[in-house]
Formats: sequence, C-alpha cells, structure tokens
Amino acid sequence: MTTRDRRRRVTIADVARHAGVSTTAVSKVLRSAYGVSPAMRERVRAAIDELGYRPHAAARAMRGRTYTIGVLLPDLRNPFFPDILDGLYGHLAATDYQVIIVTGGPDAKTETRAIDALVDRQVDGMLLVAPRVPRARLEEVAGGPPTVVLGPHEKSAVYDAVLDDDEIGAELVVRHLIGLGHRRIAHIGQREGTRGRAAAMLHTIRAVTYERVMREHGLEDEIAVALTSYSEEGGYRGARELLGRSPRPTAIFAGADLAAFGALTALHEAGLAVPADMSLAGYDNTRLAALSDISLTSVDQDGGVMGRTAGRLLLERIEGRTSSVHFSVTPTLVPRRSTAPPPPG
Amino acid sequence: MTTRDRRRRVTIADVARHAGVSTTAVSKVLRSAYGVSPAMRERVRAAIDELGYRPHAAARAMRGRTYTIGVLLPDLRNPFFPDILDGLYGHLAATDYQVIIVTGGPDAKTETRAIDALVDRQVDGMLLVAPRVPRARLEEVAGGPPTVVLGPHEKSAVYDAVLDDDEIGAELVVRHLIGLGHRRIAHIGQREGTRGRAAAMLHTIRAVTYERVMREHGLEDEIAVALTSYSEEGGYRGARELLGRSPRPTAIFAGADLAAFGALTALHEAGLAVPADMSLAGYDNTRLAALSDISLTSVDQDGGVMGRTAGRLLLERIEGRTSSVHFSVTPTLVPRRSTAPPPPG
DNA sequence: GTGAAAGCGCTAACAT
DNA sequence: ATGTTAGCGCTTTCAC
Repeated sequence: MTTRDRRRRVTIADVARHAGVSTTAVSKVLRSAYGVSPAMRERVRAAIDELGYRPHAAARAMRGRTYTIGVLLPDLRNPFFPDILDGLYGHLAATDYQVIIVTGGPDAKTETRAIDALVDRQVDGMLLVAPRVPRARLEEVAGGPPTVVLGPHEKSAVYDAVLDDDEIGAELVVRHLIGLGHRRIAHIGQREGTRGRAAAMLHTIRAVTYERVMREHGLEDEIAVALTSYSEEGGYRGARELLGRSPRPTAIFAGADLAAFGALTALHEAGLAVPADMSLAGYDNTRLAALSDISLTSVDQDGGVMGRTAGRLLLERIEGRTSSVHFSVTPTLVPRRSTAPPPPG
Repeated sequence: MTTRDRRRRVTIADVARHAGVSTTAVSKVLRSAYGVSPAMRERVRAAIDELGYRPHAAARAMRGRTYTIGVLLPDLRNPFFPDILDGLYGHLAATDYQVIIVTGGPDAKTETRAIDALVDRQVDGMLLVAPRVPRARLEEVAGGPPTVVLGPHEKSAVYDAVLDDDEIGAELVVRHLIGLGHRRIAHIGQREGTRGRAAAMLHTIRAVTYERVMREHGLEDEIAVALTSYSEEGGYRGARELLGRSPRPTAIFAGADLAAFGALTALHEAGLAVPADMSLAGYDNTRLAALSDISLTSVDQDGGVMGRTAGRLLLERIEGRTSSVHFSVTPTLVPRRSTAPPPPG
C-alpha cells in the first residue's frame, strides 16, 4: 500500500530508475526469467513495492503474455457453469493468471463476436464452454491462443477437449425411468443452431441416446422429443409442448437441470404433481436440484474436475505442449424424489 | 468471411497497403473520426472486409480506447446478477463495446486483484457490483477508468452509483410478515468483511431496516439475526442457527433469494413445512423464486433497469461527463406462497 | 482531406 | 549478469 500517482501509471521505467537498474532487469524479475542476481532481484522487488507498480497487461500483450485466461460461457444463468469455473479458479489460484469471462449470447453470430473479443484481447489461453460456432471456426481460433473446448464430443488436433460422457449419463436417466416402470418417457432437448456438427454436440448426444435406449427397450413408439433450449424458458416451452400430446407422457427427461426447472413451472400450471402425476429428471446435478422442495433426479458430471482439468491443460499448452489431449469424466445418476413409478392405470 | 492468415494477424498496415492509403486513414475510418472523404471510407471498408481485419484491442489499449467494459461480480452463483448483465448487454448491444467479467472471489484481497486486473487491461469503463473493498480504494480506482458502483448506498464525487432502495425493500418484507401476524421474525444477513463502510452496504441496510421496523412495532425483543453470507451455504447455516434458538422464529427474512434457497434446505432437514410451520421471504425476486415448487415471497428490484442504467452512465462518462450521478430504483414486494400467517398457538 | 512519424509500456534480441 | 535498443499495432499530433 503506497501512494500511487493518480494521473500517470507507474511504468517499468519508473521502477528501473528508482532501483537504479535497467528496464530489462525489471522485466526479467517480473517474469522470473533467467539471469538476475539475488541482489538485483531484491532491489527491484523493493522498488516495485515502494512505487506500487503493476505490469500493464495491455502493454505486455504487445510483446509477450497477458497472463489472462479467457472463458466463453453460453450464458450466466445455467448454475452448472459456476461449478466449472470454481475448478478452473482452483487450478489457477497459485499462478499469476487472471480469468476473464465473456458470454456467447443468443446465437452463433454473437458467440463469434465474443470469441473474437477474447482473441483480440490477446488472452494466453481460452476455455470455450459448449461453443456453438462451426467446428472449422474452432480450429481456426485454436490456431491462435491455446484452446480447450468443453462439451462437444469432437477430437481435434489443434485444441484439447474436456467432456462428460453424455451417452452414459443419458442412458442412466432413461434406464432409471424405465426401471421405475415408465414407458411414455419424453425428452426436452436443445434445438441445433450448429450447422455441420450436430452429432458432436452434447445436447444431441443426450437426445440421440435417449432415443436409442427407448428403442432398445421396445419403446420406439413412445419416443417424444421437444427441442427448445437448455434454459428455464426452453424447459417451460418444451414441457408445454409435450403435455399437449396425447397420450401424455408419464416422465420427462430434461437435458439440463435448468430446463427441468422451467418444466416444473409448466407442470405446475397444468395442475400436475411431481412425481405423482409426472416424473421429471434433469442433467448436471446443480446445487439447486438438491433443494428439498425441488429434489430433482439428475446426472452428476463433476464440473469442478472438468474446470480444474481445463486449467491444467491450458497451462500445459501455454508451456509448450502441442499434442492434443482428450479428457472425459464419467457421470453418475443421483436419484431424488422427482422420479417415481408412473401413476397406476 | 474471407481467408485469414493463420500465423500473423492482419494489421492496420495490411489494410492500408491493400487500400492504397495511409494507416492514419484506416485508423480514422475505424473510429469514424473526422476528416475522411466518403470515397476513402469506402475503399478502406472494402479492404477491411476483404482481409477480414479486426482491430487488435491490446494494441489499441496502448493509445486509445479498448472498447471494453469490465464488470466485477462477487460471484457467478447469485441468479440476480444475470438480470443486471442482461440490462447492460441490452444497452451496449448497439455499440462496439464488449463486456468482460471478473469475479471478486472470497475476500477483499481477491476482489482487489480482480479490479486491478480490469484496470491493467485498460477497460474503458467498469461496473463494480456490490464491491467489498474499502471505499477509499473505490475512489482511487475510479480515478482511472469511468466507474459505476452498483449496490452500496454511497455518494461519491468520482463514480456514479446505481442502487436499489434497500430500506424500502426490507421494510416491505418485514411489514408484510408482521401484517400476516408474525412476531418472531428472524433475519439472515451477510457478515461484514468491509471495514469502515458497513453502514453503506446493502446487506447492512437490509439488516438495520429489519431491526428498525421490528422496533417500530414493539418487537424489539423478538429481533434475531444470523449473519452469514448471501449464498446458498450462508442461508443454510443462518437458518440452522436461527432454528436452534428458543423460542423458534415463525418467519425468516433472508436478505437474498439465494440465501433463502439455502434456508429452505435447513428447514426441510428440520422437518418444517413452508409456510405451514415457517414463513420464508427472500430478496431479489430471481426467476427461481417464481418456481412453483419454491414460490418464494421476494422483493423485486429490477436488475434489468439497473444494468441498463449502468451502461448508459458508463457511456456518458466515457464521452466526457465528469459530474456524478446517483440512480436509485424503488423495489416492490412480490408475495408468494412461502409466506402465510404463523401457525396457531 | 491526407499522410509521415513519434510514441504508448513492455519484451527480447543482441551487445557488453 | 546487466544494459541498449528495436519493435509489437495502434492513435495522434503535425505537416502538407
């Protein structure tokens, strides 16, 4: 804590002058680079403290690192994302890296802009969570800063992938519902906006797996899917649509907890009790799913581990790794009170 | 969409060469500055499109604007914050400004680091949501980029303030509960971490107002406050603490919906039904509070308007305003099923 | 209306 | 081990 000049920033030159050394020396100390004597290091450190100097990230960006990790999040409402970020923060806490977050917004266009913003701000690494821009764009972008893509089941030679085994997760849910005796099980998924890579998107995998398991149990005629979005509003619309069908499903598997919350509202409006009249399951095992008044059966995919791993992979890439890594977590089912045997009759 | 060089960025010099003009001209077109002929503008624009040029924000930072608005959020879990950001995005959508978000983390130290990160990245403006660093630090920081502080009831000459009239909000809740017949009304608040500015913090105002209204109704002996934090976990701990008291309260006013959610878990564990055994109210009127299974009585403070206003004030400051503005929204009560008359006896 | 050139704060060759 | 210096991509005087 020292007095800081209010108009002009303290620069590396000020520090150098104050310590009576060259700017190079200061720069080296800052980056703990090779070739500084302990004595020099001490003098520089002292000068830095006295002047309250902080490196100007923007200036650094022109030459070297910014010590910034950029994160793209589809939105800020999905309560699963903070789990991922907690993991990431945990891994980066001991480093000099700072995380900045941008949101992808409503469509691929705004998402592209958000990713570009990260690149233009010269982040040292990027974590793209469930991106919906075309794959080619991802590869292009990953040609710049080291990139980890979280979500899609795609293997790439240029970026690392962190993902949940959504096939296992979806299978767990559908089998669970079938095991309870349900036959008319419906699904709320996310409509593509993703030309050319639908098959790799986690929401597609959850939906496709749902259909596969239904078929494997001879329930192909009961398949009912509403494609909206993984949001509260999407869940609401999806449930409304599914409730309009006849005969009505006895269970709904929402591809995300957030969508399940929206479905809950629709069910309530329709006067249906959960699970007495309708079972409901989600995905992500967000903290809110555990709330006793909701008690939503869900799939846990350990966002903390995913975030921590993403952080590790990013730092590894920054340090020079060029080979590509794929990391997958295996989800588990967390049965709660929102699922039960279907009503008799 | 054009081919972009994979190794080297397209720079302003490339564009200038391609268009057969000077870099100055390109720069002017980019910033729609004064003194470019329509013909020149056209040629430059064409070159920009052909080359797929994007300004390098980090380089811009060295001289002029970064077209970046930095937002500090205490955390990413509070579902009220996205409401604020939606408002902000709405206001900035038509501009060239990009929003980057950092989180304040667990304490004032990490928050200071987060704010510094924004400053060091040379943002053109900052929105600090419910900051907990000392007021002096805020004033110091606001001496740099234009700053809007959202939350604290502080007037400053150097930054703008956007806030909710928390006194009215808290009063609405407590009066509502008293009106229902409750006397033993407890409060879950946030423990200070904020040396020297407690009185201005919104959580303090909610707590103090609670006590004042209780006193005004002759209920000073029934005052019971648990200070934890505005988080799920904090609400859980707070409720546990309050339930341990004897006689037990018949209603709890949580200072934030998120804390109310946590309280819900504690109440359930204790085998108490809401509102039959215990009424519960929150603050923020988050979307989740409206979920029928929760149906939480809450206070609406229109985060959208707050965010939009913050955006407007920021742009005004960037354009040169130096006088200080204070903007306050008036909250309203949204009664739902979580509050009802106390159990008889 | 247009362009040449200086310089923002830093890092990385390259001397010494 | 330490210092000198040339840029990174852009904006901005200041000439023309």
